[in-house]
Amino acid sequence: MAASRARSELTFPRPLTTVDLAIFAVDEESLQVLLVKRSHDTSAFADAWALPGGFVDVALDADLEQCALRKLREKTGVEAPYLEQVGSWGNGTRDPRGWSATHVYLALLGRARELLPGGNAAETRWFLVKGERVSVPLAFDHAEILKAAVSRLRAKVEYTSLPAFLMPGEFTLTELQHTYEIVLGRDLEKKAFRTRIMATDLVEEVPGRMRDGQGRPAQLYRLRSRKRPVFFARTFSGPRS
Amino acid sequence: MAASRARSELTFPRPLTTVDLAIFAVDEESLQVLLVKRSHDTSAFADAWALPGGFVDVALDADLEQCALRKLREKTGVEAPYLEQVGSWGNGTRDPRGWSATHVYLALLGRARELLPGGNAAETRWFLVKGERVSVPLAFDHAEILKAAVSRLRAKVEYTSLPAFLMPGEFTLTELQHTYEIVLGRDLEKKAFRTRIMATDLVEEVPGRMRDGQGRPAQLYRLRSRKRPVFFARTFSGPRS
DNA sequence: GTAATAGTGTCTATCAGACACTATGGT
DNA sequence: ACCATAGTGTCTGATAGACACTATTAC
Repeated sequence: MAASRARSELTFPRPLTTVDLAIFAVDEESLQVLLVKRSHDTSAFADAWALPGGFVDVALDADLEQCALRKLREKTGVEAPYLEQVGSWGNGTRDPRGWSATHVYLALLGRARELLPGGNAAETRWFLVKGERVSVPLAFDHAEILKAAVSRLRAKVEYTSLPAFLMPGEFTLTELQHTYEIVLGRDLEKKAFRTRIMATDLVEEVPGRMRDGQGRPAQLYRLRSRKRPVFFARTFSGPRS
Repeated sequence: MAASRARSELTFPRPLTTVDLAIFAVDEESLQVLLVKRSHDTSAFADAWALPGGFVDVALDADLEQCALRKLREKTGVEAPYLEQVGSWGNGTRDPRGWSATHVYLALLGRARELLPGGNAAETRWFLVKGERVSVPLAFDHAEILKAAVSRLRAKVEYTSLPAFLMPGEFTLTELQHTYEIVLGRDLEKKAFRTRIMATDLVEEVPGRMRDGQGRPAQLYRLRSRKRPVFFARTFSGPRS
């Protein structure tokens, strides 16, 4: 007992500790996730596509979230997106280098296109999310992790304003609805959607700013808060059968 | 670049890795959480109360959830309660022994009283949860972690059947409602509650089994599944103002 | 019978779905 | 004028809240 306690204090073998990110954005038509190609000269899953992430650096990272923000900055240059922890995955087999645990964060970006490459040498690319997967095999257990992150996002879209964090600075209500529809994978009814959004204080008009297009110009809105989502009392039930 | 990658592979300093549990039960009147008193001869928070948990043992634990189940078994003897990951907390200051990350699980037990001591030498006790805290100071950042676990539980109670996992094998609908009320901290309306529960397939009658009391005997029910909660389309809105 | 608790009938308020309608720009 | 898209009016249906009512036991 005392021996095992002494052993557990500091000499216990320590798992590898990493942080991984599921970074999402939308384009006109679909949900996308940012992946990086792993280096050619690594001992684990060389050349495979993976969620961006890596080891916690105990010298650099004050805490797990700071570590996630650092990795996000390195990959995208973005400073303060919506960031939420999804959970952690740890076992003895997910990494060939040893027992490892990863802390997974979900990030939502407002503009996919502008952010891309950054000076970082690693190959980085947006992949379309189909169902809960991408078209390439992923390193480690990242396919499972991506599936969980997409599920979390889809589940919360039903009763929160998460898709609002996928919008650029100014947007119309129709554009916001379209983003909801892309993430949910089904259509929503216009009037119900607008009533619901306007019943919260999620967005505010940008006075005088309109989006011109083929028809009547549309009022532009902006988010009141870039950090906290709004929760609805009901889910979107969707069109009736 | 190549140097830093080589360094990151296996020689990187590794954080301490632990799993902690917020184990909940209800008695007649209140929500309770199981705490353990830390050993007198440890270098971190000796003699303080803490959430049960400890280091991942890479030789014993196939994965994080197995580790949580092992610790739960050691503290309570319970094999298969409701178990859900709450998230992870990691930083350089939460443990005086070094940069550490803990993976936190929430467990719901059906019968508080029967389970208690077990052969384990460590002092173990149920504490009443008041608001989001207990009456004693907690080791590490466990006060913050407990707060998050209670918040998670309360939030999910609004739109899921989680409190059902706090019930014993057989129970009446009034008892289930009472458990909801204990966790939520407010009263619910009887008819609305029953309509809602019966609209799902959460519970089934135990044929012929009744609870006798001071008034009319009540039908006993049991859960259809001990693993998966049911999700409701709306939250409990509670009595109107 | 009364007290106590289980369980139901039914009205109302709220809000999402449906969908037709009006509003306002471009061409 | 006509098209396209923005945005609204309003009816219906589902369901939670309120609350009075009935049902079944012990005493």
